[in-house]
Amino acid sequence: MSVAGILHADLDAFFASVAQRDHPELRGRPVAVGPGIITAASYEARAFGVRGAMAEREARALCPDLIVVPGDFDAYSAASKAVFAIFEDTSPLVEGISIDEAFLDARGLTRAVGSPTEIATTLRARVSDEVGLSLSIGIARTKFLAKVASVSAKPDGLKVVEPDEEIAFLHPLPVRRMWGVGPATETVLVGHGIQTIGDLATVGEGALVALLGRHTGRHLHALAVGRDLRPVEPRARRRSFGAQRALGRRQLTPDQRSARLAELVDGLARRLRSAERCASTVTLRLRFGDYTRATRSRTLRNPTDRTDLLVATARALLDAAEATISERGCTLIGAAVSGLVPHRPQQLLLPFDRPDRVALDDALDGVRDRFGGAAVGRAASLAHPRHRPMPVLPEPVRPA
DNA sequence: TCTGGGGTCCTAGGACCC
DNA sequence: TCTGGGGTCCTAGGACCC
Repeated sequence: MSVAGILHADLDAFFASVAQRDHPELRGRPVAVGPGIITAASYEARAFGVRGAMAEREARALCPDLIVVPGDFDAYSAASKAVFAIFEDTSPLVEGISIDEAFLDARGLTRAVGSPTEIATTLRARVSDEVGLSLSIGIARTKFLAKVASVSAKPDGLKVVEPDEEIAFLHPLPVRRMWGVGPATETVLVGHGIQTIGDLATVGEGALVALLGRHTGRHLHALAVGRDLRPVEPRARRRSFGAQRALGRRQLTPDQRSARLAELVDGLARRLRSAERCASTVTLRLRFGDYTRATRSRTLRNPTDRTDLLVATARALLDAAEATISERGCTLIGAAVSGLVPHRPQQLLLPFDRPDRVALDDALDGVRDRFGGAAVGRAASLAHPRHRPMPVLPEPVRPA
């Protein structure tokens, strides 16, 4: 049972590698994808200290010969699809994490296909031959250990952590290597003398819960002692769509902001329609001149994919925030739609015109099975005798 | 180092219902 | 009529990941 059979497969420097694959003159040279902010750096560029999320100017200061190329999302998307097709061809249990990484469960394939190490070796060769990209793989007993192992495997490598090596592998690592420990949590931990994953294990679950809250405390403690029961499973459907634009230094007028927001929300509405989903919640996202952030959200009575309703809701949220914006300035504007349900769930409510209690509960159970608990709340409120007809436009935003 | 864009998940308080 | 507990939803914010 407890064998090292979970693979974490991660393409190396994905965006930069695609650029080098498609443009041979870039091979062997320091390449970064930009412009403005570096989103990926080739290993040649990393040797100079160039990293993702770095300003291009800083990257050029570190590496004067750096070649900055624009992103090519069609190429990334095609490469990702080709690699995932190889993953799916290898194991029935594939869990995509992002465009360039996935977990695969290789347990139970030993007799038919080979050992996890053999499977990983074949996978790396196929991705190299068929897609022209280098893939690193970590293999371990759990997802977390496999993920940490793949970082050690990079670039273009394979790292197996056998069960009896786990503690020796894991405990010397700094807490920042934990999946789920970012800058804020690292500051808290290091401030209490907790430097390594081994320290996390020895300090105990109770102390971590007191420091970080119930969920995070328990989670990090379990991972630090090698306990991670999460299975490899295909991803659930996406839960939101979002879009945002940084505005830079220039200050827009309220009308310009409103127009910019409408463009963003229009794009989200199009994406909703092409995905055949409706959204019930609209969130306005703002960043102010002092880099503080705020969100404002509103939940509609009825999920929708209509541009006019979504835009009107977002605009109402923006209008209510104008006072704060005029005080502090606005450097980013964004919007997201969430509470996604399949296309036009309102049709489910047609039998509810005069619901008796039992029929209503049965119908709501059906809604719950198909769309989850959030949909039940909305269906119930719509089916309730006191439900008011859906307004043409959303209600005005309540004063803050 | 003056900070892009797309996501996920968790927490906590208040409202509301049973 | 008063009181309390439990559950769910909404909103806002925060942290994290790629």
